[in-house]
Amino acid sequence: MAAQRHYDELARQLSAIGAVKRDMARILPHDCPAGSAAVLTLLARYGEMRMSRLAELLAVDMSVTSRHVAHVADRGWIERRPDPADKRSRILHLTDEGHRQMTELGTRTTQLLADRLSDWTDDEVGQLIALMTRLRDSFGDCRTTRTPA
Amino acid sequence: MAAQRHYDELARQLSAIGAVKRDMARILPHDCPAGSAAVLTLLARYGEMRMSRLAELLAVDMSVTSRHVAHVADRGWIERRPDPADKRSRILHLTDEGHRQMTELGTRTTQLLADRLSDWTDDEVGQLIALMTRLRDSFGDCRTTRTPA
DNA sequence: TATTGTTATACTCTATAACTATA
DNA sequence: TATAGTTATAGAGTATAACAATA
Repeated sequence: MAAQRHYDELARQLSAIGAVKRDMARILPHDCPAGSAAVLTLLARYGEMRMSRLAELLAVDMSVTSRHVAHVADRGWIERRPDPADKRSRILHLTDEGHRQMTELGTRTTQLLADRLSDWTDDEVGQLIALMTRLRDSFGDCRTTRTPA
Repeated sequence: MAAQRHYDELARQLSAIGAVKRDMARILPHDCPAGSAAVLTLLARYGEMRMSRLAELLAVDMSVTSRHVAHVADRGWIERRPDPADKRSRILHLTDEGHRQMTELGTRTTQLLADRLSDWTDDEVGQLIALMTRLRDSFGDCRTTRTPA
């Protein structure tokens, strides 16, 4: 249990971290906004999956997922195959074009972070990742409203 | 210098942290969106300041700052006084109503974080804050475009 | 009836550019 | 000329609700 002062400061850091995200978004190709890049990244890492699983990993509503997926499908980076086990569902997987796009995205991201985090050790980056991961876990599945305003 | 695998993972965590921010935004009063809350929080912590300084702390463009400030000023939470030293500038400061609103925001934020982070120690929260602060420092002032897409 | 996914709509946040006023 | 701040506009991201198809 932490002090209120720490809570306020954490809230502020969360608010300000958006600037970092926007800086990273600037290096993306013009036809591949952050939402599309996130879809490609998750499919590349975890392999084919259905919409609902992707929405869970993206931590957004499935309606939002549907829009992002439509965008990357329109560009030929993924395919939506019918799920033989459930005709309501669709199985998403990267195309060859999608893999090429991922390679491009990975190169750009690595270049940017290597520049910005040049004085960070591997261990320090790992600590930050671990704490951010735990933070997300502590908040659970935030897509479902819990405390209406 | 960290490995590419860590870079990819950090990029992913930054992308997913938005769910935490949205969860926190849900507890705000209906007429006080996240942008307004950020303005009030910074003025409460650092005291009166001009627009340009606030934009720097918010880590957004001054045009965005201007909009947020207009919103909170319309509700009587802050006042914009002329700067005697520079007639182009305006000095922002919280009103009594603004202080009351801040108390309300602080209460809600603390309640939410005390619930979500009940199993975090004070030191752990401090570590996360320190690493996020350093991350922002490493990215510098991201409001100015550096690498056009 | 419940679930998977899509679409329409509305709202928040953001940056760019054009503009006014002052330094 | 340069800077502080405002406003208009456009774009990305998100959630809610209504809907269609299937379980």
